[in-house]
Amino acid sequence: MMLAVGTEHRDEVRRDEAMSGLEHEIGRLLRRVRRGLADRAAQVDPELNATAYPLLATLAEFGPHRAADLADMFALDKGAVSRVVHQLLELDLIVRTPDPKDGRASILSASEKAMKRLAELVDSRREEFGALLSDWEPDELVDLAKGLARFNASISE
Amino acid sequence: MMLAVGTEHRDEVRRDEAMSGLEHEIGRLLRRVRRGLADRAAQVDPELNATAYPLLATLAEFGPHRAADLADMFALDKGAVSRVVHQLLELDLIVRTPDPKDGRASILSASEKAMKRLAELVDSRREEFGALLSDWEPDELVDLAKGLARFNASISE
DNA sequence: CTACATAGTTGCAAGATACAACCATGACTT
DNA sequence: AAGTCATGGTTGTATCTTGCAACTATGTAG
Repeated sequence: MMLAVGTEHRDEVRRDEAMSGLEHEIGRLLRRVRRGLADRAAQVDPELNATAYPLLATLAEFGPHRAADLADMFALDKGAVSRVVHQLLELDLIVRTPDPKDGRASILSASEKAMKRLAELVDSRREEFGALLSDWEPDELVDLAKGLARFNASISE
Repeated sequence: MMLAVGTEHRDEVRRDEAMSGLEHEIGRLLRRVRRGLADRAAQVDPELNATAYPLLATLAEFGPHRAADLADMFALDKGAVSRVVHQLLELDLIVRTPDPKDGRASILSASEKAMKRLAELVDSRREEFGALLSDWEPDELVDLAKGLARFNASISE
């Protein structure tokens, strides 16, 4: 019993340490990635900002969504999304069609142009990261992505 | 031989997919975390912004640095750092002493007050995340932190 | 001694976001 | 069917943060 309590306490401590470490690594990641994200956005189109890129990439990767969905996914204000959407429309990177099931909503999807641009980016991305991540096994990358996905899911309520 | 080539190609594809997935998760994380970061900054002091927190935390965790170092670490403009530093000085969260080796520079360190506040934050952090991450084993958290640490190391040159 | 680089500050402009007010549509109640 | 409330989306506004550039002061190299 004494031992059980001790074990639980150690677990608590380990949890705290792990969370603390996680926080630190996330902080580092955040800083590093911000610039890369902005660069990538600029590669799609020079006028695109760092926020617009993940948004567009989501549409390209997971198919059409409504603006409200995007706002929810990215924990972004409706207004902010609205403006980004207009920017993307202006650049012909997304297409907007009325939602047949809801007169208020529109369905947003990545345009052909966007798909092409994004596909081209895969190459530059591979080049960019390939070297840096050369000592990673694909499985290890997958595991990290999975871990992050689960983490994201956990902290999104 | 044919088989070997096929295997390699599959690996390449998996790498690309993994990197793409990783990128997406990182994007999500970025958006999600920013708010939490701002909250945490506010917990240290209501006037602090989301940028100031990681900066202060770095000083607390890794010891004194010069402003230019911080600008470099965070890929932030000199001016932006300068303003955050002044904000932190105003709030008595950091201490500035002249660099004995360079008359132009100052050494910044976290103040006692900051250390205390940050320590207190560990508790609120535990409360905040504890519930959300309750279904994570400590080991799993550790693994994710490790994975991120390795990833950060890889992409930091 | 002169030229050039670096640390840091500040003015300025641009960009992004949150908040709130607003309109149109839909859902639900009675 | 009318009325009420919720939801999708747009836009105006205020604020905040940042990058750029100019400037001062100090250090370094030829």
